[in-house]
Amino acid sequence: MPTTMNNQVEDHMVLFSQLYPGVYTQMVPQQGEPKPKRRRKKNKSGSEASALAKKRKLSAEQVNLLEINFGSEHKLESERKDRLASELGLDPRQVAVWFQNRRARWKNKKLEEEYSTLKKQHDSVVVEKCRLESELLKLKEQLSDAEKEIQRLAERVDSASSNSPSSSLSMEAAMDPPFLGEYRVVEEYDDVFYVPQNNYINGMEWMNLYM
Amino acid sequence: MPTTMNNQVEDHMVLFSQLYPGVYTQMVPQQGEPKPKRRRKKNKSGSEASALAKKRKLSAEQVNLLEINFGSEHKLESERKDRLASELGLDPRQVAVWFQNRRARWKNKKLEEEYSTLKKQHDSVVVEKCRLESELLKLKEQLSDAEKEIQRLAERVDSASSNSPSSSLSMEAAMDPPFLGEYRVVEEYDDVFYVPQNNYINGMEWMNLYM
DNA sequence: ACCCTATAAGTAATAAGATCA
DNA sequence: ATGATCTTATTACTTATAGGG
Repeated sequence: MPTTMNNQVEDHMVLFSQLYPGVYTQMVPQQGEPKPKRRRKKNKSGSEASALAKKRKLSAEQVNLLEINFGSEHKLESERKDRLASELGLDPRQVAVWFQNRRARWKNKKLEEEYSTLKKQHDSVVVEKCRLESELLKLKEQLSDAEKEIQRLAERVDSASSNSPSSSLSMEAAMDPPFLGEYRVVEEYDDVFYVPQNNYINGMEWMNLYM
Repeated sequence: MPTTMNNQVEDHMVLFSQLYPGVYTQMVPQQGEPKPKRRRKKNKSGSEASALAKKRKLSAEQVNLLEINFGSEHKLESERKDRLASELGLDPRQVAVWFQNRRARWKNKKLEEEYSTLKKQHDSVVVEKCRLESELLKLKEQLSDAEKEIQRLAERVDSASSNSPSSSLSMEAAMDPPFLGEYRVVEEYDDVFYVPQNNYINGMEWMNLYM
């Protein structure tokens, strides 16, 4: 037993533990990629790369078909799984794994979309809030003016006919402070830049992958 | 002292399993969860256990040390990497990969936190907006009352002092706020306030959008 | 050499249904 | 039937590889 064996060596063995007979999806032949500039790719792992197929990386066509199927239905009954597997030349297990991972990815993406949706809503609500705040300021000013006017008219009425205690109805409104010191309501929170265009992908983005 | 525990034996075993993962990848001892439940049906389709193997699954100790190191610094200089690797009996490459994956996970988690932070903020802003809306409504009512009052007083003044347009002057003052166009309170009445929350979604309805 | 993203695949825990004692 | 156990599939998390910068 090579008990002192260096870990470097163990690095890759085979990994073809999968017992799949005719599975070879390995080495995706990238179309139009004649530049193997990875020559510095040490032998450590490269040694076996030639020896046995590392599989990994489904071909573009395989992925396309899988995506289409995923698009029509995220779940995968074993019948469909087997059909797909034979169509693609993959092990049913691989198809199942692909779907699992795809679902996980989809979920993540959905979460991201929800985040950005929430963010947009948040921003728009913030804008709305600012608008309301300034509206409020405006109204307070108008109210203040109106109160002044009422005072003035009341004085006139009083001076004209010495008794008329009629107008004291909206007095409570006038006692609001004259809102002078505080403008900051409007000034900050203006960093919400309005980017109305949605730049993120929505839902069907996978379609573009094979279109 | 957390480090006084003797794990020599375990480490040894782990190392061994790294090289010969004979299935003994040491399941993490879940604290207080002794559920035997021998649901282990590995061998069935996984004849992989037969010949060669697949290491996988770091031991709890290894993960602990890695976590501690990650906690103090997310980046990994090669010196530290090598030290860690030999301490853990792992390949330096594995340590690097572990950090890589850990960073990715951390990033995801951070994003989630940001989401929930944003959500809280959003909710509070929504509440604030509602508050502003009702305040606005109140003010408009007051303003409307004030306006009526002005009308009433104006009539009084007019009737008291016959034809003299004395109060029209004061009207001018009220109608001419510095930066507001009009004094028309009553018109804006319905397009400004009271848009009950139907243009944004509050709560978590979007949760069940489901594609 | 290192980082990052995307992806493949292994592992564990769990849930729902089928089946057996 | 009832409950234990097997079956199968799904989710969540983990380890690892490929490839771009």
